[in-house]
Amino acid sequence: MKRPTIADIARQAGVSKGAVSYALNGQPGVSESTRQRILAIAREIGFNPNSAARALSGATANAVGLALRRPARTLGVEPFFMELISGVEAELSARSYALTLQIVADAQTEIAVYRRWWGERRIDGVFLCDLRVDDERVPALEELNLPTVVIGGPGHTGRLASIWADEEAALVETVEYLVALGHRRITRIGGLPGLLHTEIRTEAFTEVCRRLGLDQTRTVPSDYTGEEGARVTRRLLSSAERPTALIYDNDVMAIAGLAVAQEMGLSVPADLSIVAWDDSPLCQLVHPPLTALSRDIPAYGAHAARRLLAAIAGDPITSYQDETAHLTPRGSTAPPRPTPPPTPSAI
Amino acid sequence: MKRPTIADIARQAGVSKGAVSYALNGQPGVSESTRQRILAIAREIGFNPNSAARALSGATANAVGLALRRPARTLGVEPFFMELISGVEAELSARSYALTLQIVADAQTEIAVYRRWWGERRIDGVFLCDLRVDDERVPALEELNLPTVVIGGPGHTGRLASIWADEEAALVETVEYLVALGHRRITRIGGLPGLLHTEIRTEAFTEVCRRLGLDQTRTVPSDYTGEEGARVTRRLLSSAERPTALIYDNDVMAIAGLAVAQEMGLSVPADLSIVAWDDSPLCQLVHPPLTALSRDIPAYGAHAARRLLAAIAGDPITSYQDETAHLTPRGSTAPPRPTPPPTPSAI
DNA sequence: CTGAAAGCGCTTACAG
DNA sequence: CTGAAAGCGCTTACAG
Repeated sequence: MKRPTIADIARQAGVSKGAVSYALNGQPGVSESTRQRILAIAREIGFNPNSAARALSGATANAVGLALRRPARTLGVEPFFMELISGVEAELSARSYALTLQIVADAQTEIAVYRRWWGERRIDGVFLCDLRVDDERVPALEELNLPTVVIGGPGHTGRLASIWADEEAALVETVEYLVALGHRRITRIGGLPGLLHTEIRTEAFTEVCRRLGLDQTRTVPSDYTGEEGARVTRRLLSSAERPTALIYDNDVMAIAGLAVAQEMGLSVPADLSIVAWDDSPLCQLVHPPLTALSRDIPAYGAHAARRLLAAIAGDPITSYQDETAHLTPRGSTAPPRPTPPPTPSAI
Repeated sequence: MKRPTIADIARQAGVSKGAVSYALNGQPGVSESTRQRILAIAREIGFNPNSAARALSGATANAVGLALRRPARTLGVEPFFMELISGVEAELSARSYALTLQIVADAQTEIAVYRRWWGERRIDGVFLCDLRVDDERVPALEELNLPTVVIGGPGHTGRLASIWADEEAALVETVEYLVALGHRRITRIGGLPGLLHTEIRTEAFTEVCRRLGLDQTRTVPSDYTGEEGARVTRRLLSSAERPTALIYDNDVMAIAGLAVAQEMGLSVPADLSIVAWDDSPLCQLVHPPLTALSRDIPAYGAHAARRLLAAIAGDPITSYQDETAHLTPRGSTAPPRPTPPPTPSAI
């Protein structure tokens, strides 16, 4: 049994295929009464427009692409992407757009995927994630003339549309809070170097520490994985002048850091305060619950999707600033234990 | 500048469009020398076949669909799906198949999505996740005649292909291990009731406990979320005869349970042993690291993808048993603390 | 407001 | 082994 086409509808309605097309797409060219008749028939016989035929006739593919360059195991534990994707999805499916997903190994493969998708007319636009400083994907996408929304910035996005958040403001709020609690020895465990938002945060951290006159602060690079977060934390907590507060660039590393503190017999928050960047439900599943920088990731994804659809529709390219993450204090931060007075033997 | 088509290649090569098509697709009908010439030209001018045109000519869509019915926040913290997807992806992209992803609210919407995708010829097949007992999606997909691989089973999959793992064997291994350690009061915190694998595990747990003569065991239903896992754990640990060992149906609940134990001043594993089902990297990021039921989820996804491609190719429908999860003992399990001898007043 | 027709870029019998 | 042609199911000017 063949699936119904507009020809079937046209035959049943006694009109031309063109009329059916106009009726189905809400175009002028048919009277309201025939439009209703046509729609009723379409519904009755379970008609779905063949997306290939539609795409071939110059219309859009009604799909957008998302290529992710992260190893499988990392992707799984990082709640960020699934939340982002679900926000993107909500917006896309409301407009009957499909999301095509691909996990890639490196930048060159990623660019090749974009080129192929676009060449095959499989998609109408793409999201660019994990923006890096001087990202080679940006000029490649510009050259392809492929509608794109960069999830990241500001800057380094060329002529592409972008959506970004103020990393600096969030970091300043966090550091000022820790300083207000009495912390001086604050270390930040940074995300993957080279990623734009990592670099922005690193610079902002250096800057705010200088402004506040803190001279025992620093950023230690890491890579967002729990394993590496644990390793770095173990090293930091083993040092002579160990920090009293740690800021982690994501929640997975923060959770790993908390476990290391427990493993080393340190009490959180009495001996060590911990702040997590990104506030997935994980932060509230550990004990003590983690103070975190929260923001609505699904909403971020939805905004990105809306801007990509606008870019596809030909709207002018813009850069959009999303909500700034705000500090949500929980049980992992407190004033540092007062330094014990020097023992006689130490004098 | 228009994107190149086979007509452009045909003109440059001085052959017909048909010849180009044969050459590109490795079909007989062109000599080896012209095939090479055509391929060289295609490469040179950066040709990509228009997937819409290809699909319209009766070929396949070269895409498969995956609809996920879980709330955004749950999806984000559950590492299982991202790992599954990355395994699926690896297999699909090796064969130039795209993955179309959609997050849906309920079963009816999900079925509607399948119907639309299939009607629009957007996909050649789908994965069915989170199989339930007497799942209404199964007959719907059978009726659509849409190539499907059910991720779950055995049973309840109708005439659809499926891939499943032996939940019972894994559960038996776990219970026997805990009993060998000396545990008698074992409680299992189950996943969402109604999901087939939840029900299979529940029945298997009852069965093995009966066989081993354990009469202080039970399953408490939950929903896979950390919040609910924490709530249930708090209640269990507050009861008079609290269990000495807990088996959680996923790792997120296990981690939440561990935090609750810590919050209530219980020592893991001395006062309480914990086993997590599914061994994502999260299990090793907490302290103590969790004993877990491990299996290779990306491999599971890859197998599922391979079977879906086979089903699309028209291979006979089969049910495939994947690797059984195996117990990976870590720091969260130990013999229970010996019960203190009854105090005189209790006699 | 409606109908007839061309065309999107492929694939695939069908002749030579 | 190769070429000319029909056809997939839509959309969209172009006539009436």
